Amino acid sequence: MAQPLSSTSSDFIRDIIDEDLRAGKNDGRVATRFPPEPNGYIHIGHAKSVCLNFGLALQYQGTCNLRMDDTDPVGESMEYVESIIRDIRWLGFDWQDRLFYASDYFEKLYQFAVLLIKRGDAYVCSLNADEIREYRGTFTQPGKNSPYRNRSVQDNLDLFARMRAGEFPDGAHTLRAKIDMAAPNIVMRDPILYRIKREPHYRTGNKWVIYPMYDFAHCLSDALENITHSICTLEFENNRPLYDWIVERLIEKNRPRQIEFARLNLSYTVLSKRRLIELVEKKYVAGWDDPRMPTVSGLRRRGYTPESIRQFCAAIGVAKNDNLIDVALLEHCVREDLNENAPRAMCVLRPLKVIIDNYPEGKVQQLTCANHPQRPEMGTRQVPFCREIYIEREDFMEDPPKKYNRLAPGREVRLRNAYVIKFESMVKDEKSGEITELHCTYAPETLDGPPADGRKVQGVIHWVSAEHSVPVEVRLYDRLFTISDPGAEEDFLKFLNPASLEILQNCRAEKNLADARPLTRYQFERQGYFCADEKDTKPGKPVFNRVVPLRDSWAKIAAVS
RNA sequence: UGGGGCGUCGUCAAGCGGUAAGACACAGGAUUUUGGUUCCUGCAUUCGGAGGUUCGAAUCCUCCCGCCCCAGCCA
Repeated sequence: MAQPLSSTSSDFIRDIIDEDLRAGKNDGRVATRFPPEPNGYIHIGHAKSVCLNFGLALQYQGTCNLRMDDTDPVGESMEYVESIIRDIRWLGFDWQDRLFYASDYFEKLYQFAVLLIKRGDAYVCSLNADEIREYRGTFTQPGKNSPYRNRSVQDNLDLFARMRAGEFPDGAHTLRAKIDMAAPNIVMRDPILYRIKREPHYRTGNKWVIYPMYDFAHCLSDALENITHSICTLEFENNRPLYDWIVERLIEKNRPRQIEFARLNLSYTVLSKRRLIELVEKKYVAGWDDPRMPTVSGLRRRGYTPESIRQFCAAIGVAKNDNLIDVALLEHCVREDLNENAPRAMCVLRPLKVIIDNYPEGKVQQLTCANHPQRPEMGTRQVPFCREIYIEREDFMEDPPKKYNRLAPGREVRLRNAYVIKFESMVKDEKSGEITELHCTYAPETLDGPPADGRKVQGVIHWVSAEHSVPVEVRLYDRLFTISDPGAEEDFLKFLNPASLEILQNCRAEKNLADARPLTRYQFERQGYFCADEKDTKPGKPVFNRVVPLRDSWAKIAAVS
């Protein structure tokens, strides 16, 4: 089932919006925005915000803008802008013609700053970075007024214009709001509004050498776009008084309102941009879209569906509690989607040859297999059966434990969609002792039913024809970290999971999979859900990524005994 | 330490003075040509703690405890 683009369940933000609507605020409009800084790829945490903001717009028949919050040229680039656009589209959301850039507001923001100066609410400060820090005071001690705090409006106007004109070196001056150096909230101690930074901007080039700070640019960008509810994460709660201070002075009506919610934390991974960049730059992963990454592009390449991510975001809810969501919930959401929608196929990951002695040599039978056991409308496919097949190595045990219901000496099993076979003998490599092939016999009457004498055959295993199957590469992914909360560790790289990727080169897939298109997903029966790799799948030569294994109650039983 | 925020099941999360939703996880059982799916069943006498108000408190009051955020010319 496709998941709705917005969740219908309520939360404290929807309660606030309902109240605002009831009170007749903003002419009944709801306008949100998703404001990423294009200095990295977006991840599942951003997806939570995307679903929230766009979901709200859909639910209240409002709008949600996409705005690049590009006020600090360091690290920002068009590559990131493009990835963000691609990822949000893929998630299923649409901002129509409302793609905006804070950098497009630079001139307007500059004029707002001039207005503030004229009113005596901002001044040019010539303290250097160290001095500013010293003057700021500490949590327990109030700050001191800058000696430049009382410059005349005229001087401030002149200096600010010259800052813009590039007359001063980086760091020589800043524009500061004149608020209160003794404010208990440090954010309000004459916050910096503009800094001089000679850094080419990926959009404005060398036009500007002064750039507005987040606190100044963000609230005004919201106002310029007529945003009604500016939703951000909890760490900005301290900044809300400043948001309001600026907006109250510069915006007359329909002032946007900031609301904060708790950012997502996911178990067994990291979500901070700094740490993700480190994983990429130090090559612990193959890139931003490595299937082990919690980035949207990584999840896409891994095989996650947009529906499953939306469903996940709806399931975790929105609140203000710090949280660490169990990655099992994310996995549950893809399984739910893929169980419903992914066609089934057979693929043997670690092949063991089986020769069916009583099956005629050279005979090939086309067996009809359902593409989905519960959805006949998904059709059937033909799978060839012959004398030599491959089964999974772990589906045979010479000396099986209790409750093992697969193949073993003296036992029989059902080949999925095919016959019941019985073990006859095995061949071992003399040197290594490794089992190289099995000999079995099949019961011809069991294609569509139980053995003639009605005896029960418990186990069912998957298989492929030795002759007709195709070789494929399969990549088995596991969690990137060995501990549930690596983000809490200073030295988080110590906890990287050395087994997060296992590459299997000799898998055998039914031939129908040979031409799998990139990003198509299947359930390999009895194994899990797999997705043809977006980049490495070539025509006739697919590479499959394991999205997530099937739930495995046998593994639990086997682990106990 | 000053300020801000948050504490309800292992993990999320409803609850807004009328007697603890739901989801994931976990544990049983049924059905099954995927040890999958599906279906039943169980899973907080209790809401960080202690007092108080009330016929009645997770919800109101008081005090205490714990965790998170803020001292970038990052966002």
